[in-house]
Amino acid sequence: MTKPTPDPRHTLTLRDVSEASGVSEMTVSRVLRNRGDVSAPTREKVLEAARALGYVPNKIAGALASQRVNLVGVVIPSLSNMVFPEVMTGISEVLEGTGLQPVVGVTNYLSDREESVIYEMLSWRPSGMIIAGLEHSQASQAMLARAGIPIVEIMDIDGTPIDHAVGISHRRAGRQMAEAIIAAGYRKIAFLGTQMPNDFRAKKRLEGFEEALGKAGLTLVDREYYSGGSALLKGREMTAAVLDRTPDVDFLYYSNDMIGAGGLLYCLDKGLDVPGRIGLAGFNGVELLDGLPRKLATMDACRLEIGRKAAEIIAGKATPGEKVELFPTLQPGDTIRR
Amino acid sequence: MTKPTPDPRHTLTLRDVSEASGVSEMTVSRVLRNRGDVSAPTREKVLEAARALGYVPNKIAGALASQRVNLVGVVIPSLSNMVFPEVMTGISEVLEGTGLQPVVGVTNYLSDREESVIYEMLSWRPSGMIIAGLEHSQASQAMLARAGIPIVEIMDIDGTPIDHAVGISHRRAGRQMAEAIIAAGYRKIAFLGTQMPNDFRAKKRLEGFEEALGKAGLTLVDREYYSGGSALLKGREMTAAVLDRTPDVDFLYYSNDMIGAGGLLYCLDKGLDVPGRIGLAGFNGVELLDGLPRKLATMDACRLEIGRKAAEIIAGKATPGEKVELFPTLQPGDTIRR
DNA sequence: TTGAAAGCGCTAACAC
DNA sequence: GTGTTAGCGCTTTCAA
Repeated sequence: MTKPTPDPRHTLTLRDVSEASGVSEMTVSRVLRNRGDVSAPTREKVLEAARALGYVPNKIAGALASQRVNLVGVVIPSLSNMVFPEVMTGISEVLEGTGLQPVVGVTNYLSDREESVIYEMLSWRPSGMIIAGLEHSQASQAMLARAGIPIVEIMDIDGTPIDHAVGISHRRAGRQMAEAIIAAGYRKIAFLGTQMPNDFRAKKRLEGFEEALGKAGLTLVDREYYSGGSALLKGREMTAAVLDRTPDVDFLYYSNDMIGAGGLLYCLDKGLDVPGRIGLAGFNGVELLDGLPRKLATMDACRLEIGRKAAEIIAGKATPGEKVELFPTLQPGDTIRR
Repeated sequence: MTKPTPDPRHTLTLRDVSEASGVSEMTVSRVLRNRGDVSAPTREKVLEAARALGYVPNKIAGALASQRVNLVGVVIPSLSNMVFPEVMTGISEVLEGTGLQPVVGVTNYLSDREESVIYEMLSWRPSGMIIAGLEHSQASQAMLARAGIPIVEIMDIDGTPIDHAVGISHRRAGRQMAEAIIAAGYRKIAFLGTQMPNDFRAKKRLEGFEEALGKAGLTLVDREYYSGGSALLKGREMTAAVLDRTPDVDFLYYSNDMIGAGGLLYCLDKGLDVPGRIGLAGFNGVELLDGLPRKLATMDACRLEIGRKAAEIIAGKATPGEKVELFPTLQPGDTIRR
């Protein structure tokens, strides 16, 4: 029983490439990173050897030695609604050419989870962090502040950022929508939203909304919350509940477009005159709405642009002030009287 | 001009905690990882010092020293359709308790991008990789095969996996749907799908579908492809085009539920008798369908379960054969005659 | 243009 | 229970 040749699945190191090519580890390293001057023949030899062996560099060792990690942590509450994937698209677009790579962590709107995701990410010493929202536990804030890397809090600017913030004012967005609704002559307005104690942005929109109602001497005539399940279906159910409980309601303000779309489908099913008898509006400006029988009023949350701007800050392509405010546009669609 | 105290933002190391607590680095390390026996008082001292300083361990160094990385690479084509977020949910669920963390990479259905995402991920020496699909470039396959870690290819089992595969047979799914449609009496059947040369699974479904049609002596009476844009809207447009071009078509088979939903809304708008005059079916079983005025026929792609099983294999909680086949169920909904 | 030495911050393995 | 030593696989720095 002879000892077989060493395990061919042994993970390759620079040394293996060095031996195979007859070039020092240092020079191999230089070739693989396109650094410094290496003669063309040497370069060829190295590349050839690396390819033949199937060498994949060990970034862990590289990062430790160089104190440089080409990772950007992105911490978001959820991937399953349509908003964050689009933010991610903007981030990826900009990071594409920079050699930086986004790494996503999902918190499910849980502060505890956010804290551990941040901790976990920081322990990989990323080059920057992009985090949804301005509300974080004290521990989270402290960690981020101490990290010594650019931190960009996205989506929201109603508050004080740790480092940078890129987003919209949700309070103002709520106010604007309320003003448009009131201007269109609606008076008996209900709110339908998610039961998410930690969705601070939805909360701020509602605050702004109610504030504007108050200025016009109005208050919400009804409100309905849900959690979990198919948003479209929930939108239907909630709408049914509100119409049942408050038959004279004349406007339904939804905290997001998906439940709004469900509500719209329900109203159309019931043969209600939209937007004459009843108006509807959502929030986010999701592309789904384009395929609906009628276009739901909404407000674009500037998701793509937020992702882009945040990534630019991390990549050092922008030297912004502390806050970058974007301004969503109201899209009246077909569900608000003109 | 005196030199100020050393930068307080200097990144903390074990040594700092060691000095602050008067305990050796090694013991500090043990406490922070809950390894080995450490006396309660020592443990307290260390924890206290770490907390006070705001120490975040450096996983790069840890990983290099221990040759252990608690990361699982997940490579998927897209985040913006509803299917992969749900797979991710399944993965996260299972990985939760294991100390393993998923890291997501998106390929946009591009083989080149897939290759570089895989390379990038492998260079971090993850504990395992989960990858959508069975079709990869030769270079990708070689890298994965050499990596010496568990590789799980998900979604599809029609082919030969590198290591493990968890998924459904899309060919069979297509066949099954065709059989159900034919059994319901439809004969003039059209296909509407995405123009994605690299969506091999959609391609396989269509192959299975056409094969079953062929067995019944039928062929597709029309086909329509799209790319980009709002799927719901595209579904409408494509449906309009097909109905216009082939007025006597009596069934529309969509490559995914979103365009199917758009088509359904279009048919209902036009007052077509669904499923009498015309039937429709999609694929995926997305939860969105529950909110539609009529429920679209579809087939559940077992997304959550695929994610779970794949993660279990990586986490060593399952000792599966090479392939784990799941069986999607046909959900006839309200758009196929009974 | 190339190579040698030192060390990044941590942990395995072993001593005490 | 706790400490010491020796690296992990690279890159930085400096010498040749």
